[in-house]
Amino acid sequence: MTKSQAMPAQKTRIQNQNEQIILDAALEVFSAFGYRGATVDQIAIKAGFSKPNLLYYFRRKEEIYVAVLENTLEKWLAPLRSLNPDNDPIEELSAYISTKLELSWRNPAASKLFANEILHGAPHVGKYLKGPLKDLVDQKAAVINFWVANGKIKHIDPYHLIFAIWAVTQHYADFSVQVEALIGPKPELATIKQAVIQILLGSL
Amino acid sequence: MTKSQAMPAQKTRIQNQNEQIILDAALEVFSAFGYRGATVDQIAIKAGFSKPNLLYYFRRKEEIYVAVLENTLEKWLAPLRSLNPDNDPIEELSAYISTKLELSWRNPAASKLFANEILHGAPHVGKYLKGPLKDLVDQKAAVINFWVANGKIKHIDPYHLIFAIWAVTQHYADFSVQVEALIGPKPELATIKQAVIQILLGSL
DNA sequence: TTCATTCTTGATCAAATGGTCAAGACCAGT
DNA sequence: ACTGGTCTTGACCATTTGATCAAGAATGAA
Repeated sequence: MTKSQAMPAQKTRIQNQNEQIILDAALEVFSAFGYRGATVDQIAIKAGFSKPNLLYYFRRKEEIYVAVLENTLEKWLAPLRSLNPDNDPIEELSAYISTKLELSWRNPAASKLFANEILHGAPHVGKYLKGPLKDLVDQKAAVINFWVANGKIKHIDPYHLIFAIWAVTQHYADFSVQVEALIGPKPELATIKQAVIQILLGSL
Repeated sequence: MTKSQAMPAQKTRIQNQNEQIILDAALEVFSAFGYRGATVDQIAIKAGFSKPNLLYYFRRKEEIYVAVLENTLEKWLAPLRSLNPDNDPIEELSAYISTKLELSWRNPAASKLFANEILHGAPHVGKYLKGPLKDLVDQKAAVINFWVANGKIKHIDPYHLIFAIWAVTQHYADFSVQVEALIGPKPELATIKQAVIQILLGSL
């Protein structure tokens, strides 16, 4: 009896190593061209594999894509998770914005990949949005409402505040081409942080 | 001597009519699937034409795409153009946000098409960003700086304020799937307007 | 009606692309 | 060195898809 069909439960050293190389390459390619626009050949070349070899590790193009996406999601959500109701609201929200901005700034490919996925109707992560993401956001919205109820910040709709933070922070990664066309290349992250925090939290 | 090769300068009634039908269909398809993801067949079917007939009006897929994009750009920019330095800053900016939000809200396909184009490096409108768009934005940034200099609003970086307005307003169209997953379907536009204006302009 | 022009389409093509397969190379435990 | 499993690849296949073309149908000005 052979176990060849489904990949073995135990992963080889080479497997772990090569899968990571492939995922890194795939992130770049999917992010730059979208799911349909990316080709298995492109990913294979960027990763330094032959196409059949790449398809030995991931049997279908979609499997690579989903793996890359899942690989990104948790990292993407972590900052929101750390919003702490016991600290000063402005401090906490500023730190959140700052962290999120840096995350997008340093992982523009991941940001663009996610944006592209949502933009096209979230065909692969729809369940995730309505499940874990919604749970987390509901929880953190409650934290913001708690701050409002205790008079620590002015009244605000927590969901729209979170949306605004997401929108603005990701804008600098997703629309970097436009940003750079308008204010020149390589703007300072510190400058952006300051302006964004002022705009988004100035009303609190 | 025949003029068949390049399309005649004078457009037929049928040509104008059919080109518009095609552009409408193409907007939907390109917006939903991206440039590569969209197929000429899909556009043809949605427009009610045979594929060769569609390619009679637009010789290449890319030609359709560029036409759709150009068709959208001017409409997209108009609201910013009407920012008037002589009126009350908060009034003007509120009106701008409101108009932009409604525009995105009512033309989600156009918003997504544009987002997708920028996301992938603006291969077809790069020139436009650095040219006409930059000129307009520079001009309007000067207006905001004028308001600041006259003490009408608190000090703010005009470019980042404009980016924030764009990011947030388009977020509700581009990321509608995520928004609806988190706060339920069909949120009220009026509610969104109020929250967004408070968040973005509260610091001024 | 006439007829040149415009419009429409079935058939077809070439290239791109996701995916398969058999055969061989490599690796690790014995 | 032997051997079973893992890893790698050249060759190949089926489908999709952008694009062409010749031939026929509709249109409109005279």
